[in-house]
Amino acid sequence: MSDFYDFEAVEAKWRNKWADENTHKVVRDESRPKFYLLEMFPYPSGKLHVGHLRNYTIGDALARFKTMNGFNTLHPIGWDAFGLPAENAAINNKSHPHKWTMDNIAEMRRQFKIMGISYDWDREVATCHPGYYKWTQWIFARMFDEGLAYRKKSFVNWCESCHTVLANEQVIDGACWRCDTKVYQQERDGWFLAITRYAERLLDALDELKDGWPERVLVMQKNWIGRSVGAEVDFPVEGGGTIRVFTTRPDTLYGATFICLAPEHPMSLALAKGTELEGEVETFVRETIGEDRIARTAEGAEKKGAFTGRYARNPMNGELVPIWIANFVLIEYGHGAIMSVPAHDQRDFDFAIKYDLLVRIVIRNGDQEDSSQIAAEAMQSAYEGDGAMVNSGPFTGLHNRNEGIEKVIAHLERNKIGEKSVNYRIRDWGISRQRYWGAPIPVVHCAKCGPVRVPDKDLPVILPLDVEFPESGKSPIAELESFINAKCPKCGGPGKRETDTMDTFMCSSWYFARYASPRLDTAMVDKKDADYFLPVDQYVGGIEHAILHLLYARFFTRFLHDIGVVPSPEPFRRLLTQGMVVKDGAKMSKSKGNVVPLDEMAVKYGADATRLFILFAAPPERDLEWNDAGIEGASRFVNRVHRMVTSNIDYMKKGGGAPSGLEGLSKEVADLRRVTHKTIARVSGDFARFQFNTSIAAVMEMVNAMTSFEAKEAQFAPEVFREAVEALITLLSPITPHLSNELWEAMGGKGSMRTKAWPKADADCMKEDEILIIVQVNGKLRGRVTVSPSASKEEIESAAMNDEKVKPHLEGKQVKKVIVAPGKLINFVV
RNA sequence: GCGAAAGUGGCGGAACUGGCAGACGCGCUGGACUUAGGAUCCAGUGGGUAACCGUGGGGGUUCGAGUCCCCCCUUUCGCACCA
Repeated sequence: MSDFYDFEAVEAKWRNKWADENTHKVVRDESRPKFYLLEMFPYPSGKLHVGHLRNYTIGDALARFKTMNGFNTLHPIGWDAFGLPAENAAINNKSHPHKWTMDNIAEMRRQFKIMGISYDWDREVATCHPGYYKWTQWIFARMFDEGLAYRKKSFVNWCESCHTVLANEQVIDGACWRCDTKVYQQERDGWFLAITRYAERLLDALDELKDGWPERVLVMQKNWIGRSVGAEVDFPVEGGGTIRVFTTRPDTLYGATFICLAPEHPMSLALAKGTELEGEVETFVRETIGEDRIARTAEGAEKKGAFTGRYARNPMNGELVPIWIANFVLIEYGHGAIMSVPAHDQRDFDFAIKYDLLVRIVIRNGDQEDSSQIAAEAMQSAYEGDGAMVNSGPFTGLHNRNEGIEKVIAHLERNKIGEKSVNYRIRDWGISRQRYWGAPIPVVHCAKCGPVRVPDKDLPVILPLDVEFPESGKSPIAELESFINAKCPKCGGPGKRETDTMDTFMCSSWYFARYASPRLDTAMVDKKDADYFLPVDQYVGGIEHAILHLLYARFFTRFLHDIGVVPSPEPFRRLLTQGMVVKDGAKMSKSKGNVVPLDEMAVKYGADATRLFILFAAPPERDLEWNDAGIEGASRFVNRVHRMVTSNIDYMKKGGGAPSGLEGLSKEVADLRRVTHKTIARVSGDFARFQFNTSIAAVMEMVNAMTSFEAKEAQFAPEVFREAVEALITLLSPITPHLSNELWEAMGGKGSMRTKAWPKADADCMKEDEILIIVQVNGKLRGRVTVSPSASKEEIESAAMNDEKVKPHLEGKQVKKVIVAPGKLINFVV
């Protein structure tokens, strides 16, 4: 067939043209408003499949839409190019991570171009490039100077399979986020970033993101940061020393009948030393620390403890309370020690029952009658609710929540036995990775000066590429003399370079800022570029980064804002989290073996049809079920549009300019014009709300209307038909850019679709000369009548009553009430 | 256990502030054009012979409920001894 749409040739033509003319290049232009649209950059793992593509298709449609609406749209792409898969793949294939990564980037870049994504390729960055990681190191150096980057020995999460340490955020259900191997605890030296110092601000600022971020991401971050308000209290130990605890319930202090230490607590062993319990305690501590800590501290795990034989004094009532060691107490939260209030905390209650410890009620349970009389022995479970304080010395009688907490804290502070305090669940971010393919941590260890950071002028510390992978599985640079040996930057003496590399999440915590000045060698980002382009106006990515990447990026941005590098304390004004692409009931992924390769789709149906289907099949936030038959429909639609437009090219040239309004048009022509402008209005609204699926449905309806018009009336109104065609391909162009540009050119249109103004709906062209009124009797649909838009209530009523379908339902009945929803509906109540 | 989101035809999904449930697409049925059709076009397509019944189930508010309120069920996701 001669009007067959040769998408292969057409898409190649435009792809080449855009590449040759560098069409999507963006430059700073203060005279125009900017819009920064960004999709989360990919890890270059090989080939793209349609599961990956969703993110970029959504982003591209939005970017093109914004550009057509007059914005100077920054839409860049780059590569999260450091990381373990490259290293593992390289080891398995006797290749090099650098080569593996670069090959993958080349392949994925080609695929992005095939799909017609409108990136400014001049701004491409790769985190493994020295010109990029120089600035990752530079940020580390700034944090080092501020004391935010520090070294400590601690228990860390170790993944045996990845052969490296993981941050808490990277441990999902006790397993490695990347390879799902069970993580265990190991004591190690490593570098940490003090994200906890930003905890409060990161938490508070979530409020400002309410309008632009999905609620659930905000909730997840809030829970992760985990702010608890309470008090620190000192319990003096009989025989010397004090134990400090954190509690959110200072109102229950009088009920604290024992104390529990984490096994790792420095006093755990010391307390029992020299007593007859020493052996027992030591065994318990050793065994507990040796257990899997994730399992041991999981809810539902059996509570176990050992008595130290020693006592502390409750600072409120002077009572002696036994000191225990308990397996469920976390060393890294608060002070690694808790005061136990069995009557009002279920965990403490369970523990007290098991070891027969004293339970004392200090909060009255208002739900129970006269609960002060209930003996503690009769309790079935702890009462964790609020109520009046009892058995609490001078505080007895106060309501715990309304007054008690505050007054007890005041008492603690007055007597210097404690103070108000806020604790966070979030821990400092461990960034040392014992692997090769990452940005070197720019530090030299000197015997005299300790760890010294590399001066800015010596950055970047280059990751050597000429390396061998040792059999041991260790990092090649861990034993590479030429890399390790370095002079101490401070004293000039012999030093050893840090051989751990940075967590790749550091590289991705600031890349969005680098796009503003991607090639600048004298600064992380140019001030003017940053002020103009930043922050990101719309970020698009997967929900799986709700905590990891999005929290780290917020932390980095806040820090960079503090030191005056970026203009905004928050990186992403608005966030769209797109759903997964699912096939055969599982997320599309290489490991599940259910991927639909992108190249296959591009060859069989073309980029436009693939893009169209991805956007049409589901709203962006929901999961998308891949369906091979569905893309056939998209392809059919693309062909249909092409055929309809190209077969009417000569005819459309006949008309003059479009008339104004609907005056003097035949009913059919006026109807077409109404459809055109209503569709413009619908699609504009839907795009603004990211409802691509319904915008496409609206456009399809318009095409249906145009097809029946074409069959009947087209001969008489070339200008109105042409207007419809122009609107059609313009509205479609963010979704099917190749097709739209091709048709625009074919019909003699001037300039590129990319910069063509988004059409405006004209109210004069949407005016109805009759409106449909739904007629109900007792709320049930009984008929439809059409009336003039100016019809009065009475006119509508009589038209409705006289409708043949309605009449039988009113016959012999008395109308009690008539409800009229203007322009829509009339309901008779009988 | 806590928190959030979601449950609508054979399927993906529409229905913005309560007002024609099922737009649009897929699939299916019939027809046209054809040597042929897995191309294209036309018609039909929630269930029921009908009155009617239908948005996970049960109550409620309302002239009117997929939409609002209460209770319950299912699924998905997140959190889960953080004192």
